[in-house]
Amino acid sequence: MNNDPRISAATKQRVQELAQQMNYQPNHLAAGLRKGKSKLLGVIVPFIDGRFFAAVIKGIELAASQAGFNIIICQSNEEVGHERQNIETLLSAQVEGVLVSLSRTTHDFAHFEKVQQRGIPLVFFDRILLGTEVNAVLLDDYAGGFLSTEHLIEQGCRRIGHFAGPQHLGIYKNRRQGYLDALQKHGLPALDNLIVYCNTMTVDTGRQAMQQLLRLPERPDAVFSSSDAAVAGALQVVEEHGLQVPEDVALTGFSNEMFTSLTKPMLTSVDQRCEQMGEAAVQLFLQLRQEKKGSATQHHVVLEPELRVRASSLRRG
Amino acid sequence: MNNDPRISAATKQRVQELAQQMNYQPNHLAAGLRKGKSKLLGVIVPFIDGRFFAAVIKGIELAASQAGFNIIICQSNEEVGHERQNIETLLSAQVEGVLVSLSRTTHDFAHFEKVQQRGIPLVFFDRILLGTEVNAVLLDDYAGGFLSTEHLIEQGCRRIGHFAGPQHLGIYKNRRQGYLDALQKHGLPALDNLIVYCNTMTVDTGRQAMQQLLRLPERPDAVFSSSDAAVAGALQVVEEHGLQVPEDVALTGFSNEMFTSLTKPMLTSVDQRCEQMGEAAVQLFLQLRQEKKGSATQHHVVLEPELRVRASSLRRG
DNA sequence: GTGAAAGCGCTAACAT
DNA sequence: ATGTTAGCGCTTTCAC
Repeated sequence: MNNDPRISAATKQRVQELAQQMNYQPNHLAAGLRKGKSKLLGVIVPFIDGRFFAAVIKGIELAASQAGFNIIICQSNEEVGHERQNIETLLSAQVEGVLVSLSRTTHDFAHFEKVQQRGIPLVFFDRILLGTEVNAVLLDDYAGGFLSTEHLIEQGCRRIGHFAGPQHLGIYKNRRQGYLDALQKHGLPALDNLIVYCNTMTVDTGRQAMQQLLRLPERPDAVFSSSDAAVAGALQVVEEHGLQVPEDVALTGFSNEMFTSLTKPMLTSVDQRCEQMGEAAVQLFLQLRQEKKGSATQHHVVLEPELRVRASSLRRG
Repeated sequence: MNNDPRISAATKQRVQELAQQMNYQPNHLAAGLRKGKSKLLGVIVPFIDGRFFAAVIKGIELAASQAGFNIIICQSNEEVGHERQNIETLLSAQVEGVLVSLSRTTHDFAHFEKVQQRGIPLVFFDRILLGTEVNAVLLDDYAGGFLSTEHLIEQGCRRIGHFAGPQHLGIYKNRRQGYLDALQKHGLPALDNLIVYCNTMTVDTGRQAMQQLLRLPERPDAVFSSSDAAVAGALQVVEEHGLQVPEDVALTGFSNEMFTSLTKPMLTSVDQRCEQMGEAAVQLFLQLRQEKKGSATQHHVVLEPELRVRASSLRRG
């Protein structure tokens, strides 16, 4: 009889002692079975290493444990198949909610409908399928792209290149759109050959992309990259060509990775507020759990990014 | 009746179909309750962001899911108090095993005895309390320190400094001992003022430590740092003093962080085989679960580190 | 105030 | 070859 206000303090005392003696340990699973609750929260990420998702998970774990939830983490390894299996795993673990960041290869929504059918709150974060109506916590990637590009324009850059990621993912599409709109706002032309589409955003693809841009008859005087790793590669290539950063080519990246302060010059980047994203996702889950009836409403939480200006883009001052 | 070999295929078929129709979902928790199993594996790490633990967890998740286990992750945030609470959480989640990397502030073993008393396999990884007999997966940090230092000696360095971490943690103590023994093997004196003890291993403490070493009447011609972040700070300071890396001061770090390939010059470092460590920890857990009776035996799995030589320590060739 | 009983969804052992 | 039953450890309800 758990903490019943009717019970006398004396009896409680006696029970407590006995329990201690017998080394008793409550079984939450059994409790959960009875109440139909598990206090388990499922999380699916494409991968867990890498700063972004690790930091988001840190935020999730923090907020979840405050609300008395434990988290179960699964990785999709960027494969839809895995993702589908993760869903099964989580459902049979009786999670009370699912937080997902989509794999790169996910193009349809079918496996998530099962979750919704069972009335389990489903919250997406960061990566979301375009054209679906879901509850989600997102970074305003558009603003990130816009801010970054406008900053470069303010620094006097006029031929600004862009490393774009896979366009079926909203995040990359929005970063690119922010870039385009900033150019337009300032009356600069958007030139197709200044945009390089990369499948993966690694140091190596950044190197290749930069080489491609430097081969142009008129080379760019700046690059806004959708990823920090790629811009780090670009930095290497620029210097290998005997050019200076930021004087000849100014650079900005995305994610505010730890290493952006370790390169020379340090890299300007967009901070994604990873931990807040994790916390916000949990908050949204808790909120959905309360409502539960009016599932018609669709919630979007949008976090504002912050431009961290460092030497790689600073031409004046 | 689950996959009973006695049942006819036809009936199975019929049941399957009906189940599908009713949208049936097995409840693992209930099954677990009955069988006294939860297929849950608890993991406690000091923190989850940062490459090392993220990568180990990746390894754990991989191996665990192959064995049909889900993992529950908790963070101690480097505080014993949290760690104690994490243990409670995991026990009441009915985990079948616990994998732990100790918090920096853990000095006693009491809260783990509870786990052992309940007969739940307990595996430590990377961070272990000195002087305790436990099952553990460890990196041979001693070998890492030795290899690193000997490499610097082979490069012609004679006054080799060391950034040492908190010595109550075996990992840092062993790295330092490897350093000392390598010096001795090659007939070099171990000078107290060349060892800087750092509480935390950050870029900033690395900067301070390097400043301290450069203030010495005879400055070192190399530094072996117990951390990559600290050696990145050291690199900055060396160059700020107008000295060259590796010509004037050669540098090596520890962890083989991603950014070691992004600095200029690139940083030599010791690879910790993070993912293997995670996998090995799960293997050890599975093994312990089989034995269960002869819990007297104590297992240690030791992984060998690998020196990744890069420009920051290469004086010849 | 306190104890007894029913049942959450499943599996194991037993009876048909 | 199939149906039935008794719990796993807890909470909730209801009777004492």
